[in-house]
Amino acid sequence: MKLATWNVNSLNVRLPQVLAWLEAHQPDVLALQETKLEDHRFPAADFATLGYSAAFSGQKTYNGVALLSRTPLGDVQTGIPGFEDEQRRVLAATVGGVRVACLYVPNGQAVGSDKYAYKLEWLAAARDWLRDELAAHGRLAVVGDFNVAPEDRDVHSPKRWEGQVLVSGPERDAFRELLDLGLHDAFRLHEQPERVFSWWPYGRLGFPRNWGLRIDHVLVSPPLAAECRACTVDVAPRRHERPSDHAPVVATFAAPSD
DNA sequence: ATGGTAGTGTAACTA
Repeated sequence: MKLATWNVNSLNVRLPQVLAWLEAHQPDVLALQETKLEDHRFPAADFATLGYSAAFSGQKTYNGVALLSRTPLGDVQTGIPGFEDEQRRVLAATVGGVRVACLYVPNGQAVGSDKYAYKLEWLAAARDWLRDELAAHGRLAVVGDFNVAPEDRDVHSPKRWEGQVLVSGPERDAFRELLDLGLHDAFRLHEQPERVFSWWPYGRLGFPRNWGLRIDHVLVSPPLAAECRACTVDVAPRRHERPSDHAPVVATFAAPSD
């Protein structure tokens, strides 16, 4: 199984890139964030042409998540149960015996802001929900844009970023609490080069200098961790004209019998 | 030089 996640920062703009990437890489599942499309505008027919089914939960201008799959998506769920939120940030579905949760964690804007408080509340609610998901589904993958760089090695310049939103202590603690549920960061299951990131600011000071953060993640339950063979960031789409500011993260898993 | 770039949508917000 090949599972990927990509914050596309407007599916309307990025659709040709996403279609090309799907054709080239043929993942079993691709999770998208920041589609910024209302559901009636979701380009399901374009994905169907490539053999992908889609589930989606979107809104105008902001947020929006989707799951694309080569096999049917079952038990589709939107939002965190019991957590009232108008922002479309969560979508979960079952694919081939694997429960996949697609998250677009709030950015948080700035430490101490209202949006930062919302981010921490949101992460606490997600943690409580995912504890239940983990109990209900042995094979669980939680993927998406977490808007948290878990450790200093996930930050191009830890000193410059120290205490800032995306790397602050409380955000890292919240991310750690997800791992403490029994989830594994698929990227860290494997030996990795230094300075691998998944997001870079737009502009000359961003990608060209690799001034990035690793904030997009694939978290997996123990059975999937045992089957995980690789987890990489595909930086190629970040070089395109009109790129998303994020690159796809791709995890591959051996079949359970292998 | 005294701030940058992108998307939405056409002012101002979010990232």
